[in-house]
Amino acid sequence: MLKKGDKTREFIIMKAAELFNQQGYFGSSISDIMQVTGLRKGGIYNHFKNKDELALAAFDYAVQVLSNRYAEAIKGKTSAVDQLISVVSIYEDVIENPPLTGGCPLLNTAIESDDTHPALREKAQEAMSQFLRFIQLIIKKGMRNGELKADLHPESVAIFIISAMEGAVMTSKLYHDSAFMKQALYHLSGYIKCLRLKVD
Amino acid sequence: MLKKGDKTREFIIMKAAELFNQQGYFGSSISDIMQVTGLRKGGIYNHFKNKDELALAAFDYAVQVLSNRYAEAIKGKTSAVDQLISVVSIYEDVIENPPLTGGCPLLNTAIESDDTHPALREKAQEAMSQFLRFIQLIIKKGMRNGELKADLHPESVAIFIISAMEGAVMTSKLYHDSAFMKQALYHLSGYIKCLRLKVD
DNA sequence: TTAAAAACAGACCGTTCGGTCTTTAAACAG
DNA sequence: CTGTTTAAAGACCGAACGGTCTGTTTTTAA
Repeated sequence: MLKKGDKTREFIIMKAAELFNQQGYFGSSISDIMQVTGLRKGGIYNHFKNKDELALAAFDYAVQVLSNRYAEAIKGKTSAVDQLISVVSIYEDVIENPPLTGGCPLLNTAIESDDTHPALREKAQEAMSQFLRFIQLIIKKGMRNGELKADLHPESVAIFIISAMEGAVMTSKLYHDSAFMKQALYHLSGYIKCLRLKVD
Repeated sequence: MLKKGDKTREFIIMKAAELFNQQGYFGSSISDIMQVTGLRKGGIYNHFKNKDELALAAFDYAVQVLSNRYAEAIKGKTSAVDQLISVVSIYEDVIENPPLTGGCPLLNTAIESDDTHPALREKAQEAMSQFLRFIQLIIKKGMRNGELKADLHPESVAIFIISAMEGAVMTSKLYHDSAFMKQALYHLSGYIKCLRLKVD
């Protein structure tokens, strides 16, 4: 059975992940984390040796949450086009109902860490590479079974799809309005459909 | 003639804009600003009543730098397609030669401020709206003179183009590698060419 | 040239930061 | 039930934070 301490640790990670995802690493203080967890300093530092260790664990958790959502999104869909559209549509209601409060942790962490926090940046890189491979696999599968054009460059298509999606998350969050995301998704879906060998 | 104080003020803004664009608002302390400007506390607070006022002024400056680059990018280009490609290509060498050190201030500020700094967020919104209108104008002009398809929705096309571009900046910055940007730009350029009424 | 004004330096302030440590309370294994 | 281990509280620390203020130097206009 799970010990109490382990549950507390997970609870802190969950709450911290949301906080970091909203306010960023430098924008979130230990006091803030104390507040959202309801714990005092001793309770937090009993589980993490410093703020960095908590931040890295929180990012790992956030990535895990997203991975699950991605896996779930393609479940049941057979065609590559449907799978790709399902994945990018995860953020369709990014304002009202995001996978994780605060938007996309990959986007947020990438922006904040790239010039300031090497350890966090490395983690963000790994997560992004994982995400890119995930999209590439769908594309390659679609190419093999004749659904998608044979002359596609899976890597660069994946980069484009993810870039467009993440950029749209940023725009929607800036205006606190999912309409931006939806309009971008409309065009992105159109682009994805154009990857097909033949239009139905 | 320009007074000395005004030149110093502009100098502080320039340096601070670069710093904020790299490390963010919360990631940059007054001490950091003292270091990059070579000024002491009194020298800085003589021109700005607090960190916020400096940050807002710095963002305005950053937006001005970008606006000039946008205006310059479309100069000489006549077709809408060429103009759009020129504008999105401003970040082609985002790692080696960015318009502003630290990447795109609109992207960076949007991400950092959306859940933390209302005043900055409002400024980012205005700048984004300005940028969106700029792209829309190019599209509308292209539609009017028959270059672009007549059934386009200029607003949502603009949103998509900017989203894809900004997302690509994020990805490239994350890996410190302009190759990501270039691959995304290749696809984005392809998309933009598809807005044409007839393919040459 | 000189007096007023502006620019800057640097000491100083209260607060908050991340982090430590000792003490107390709760959970767990025998 | 009990002894031991673990979890959490909370006082405490030095450093860094944003910001103020006074004194000194440099510009600037008369």
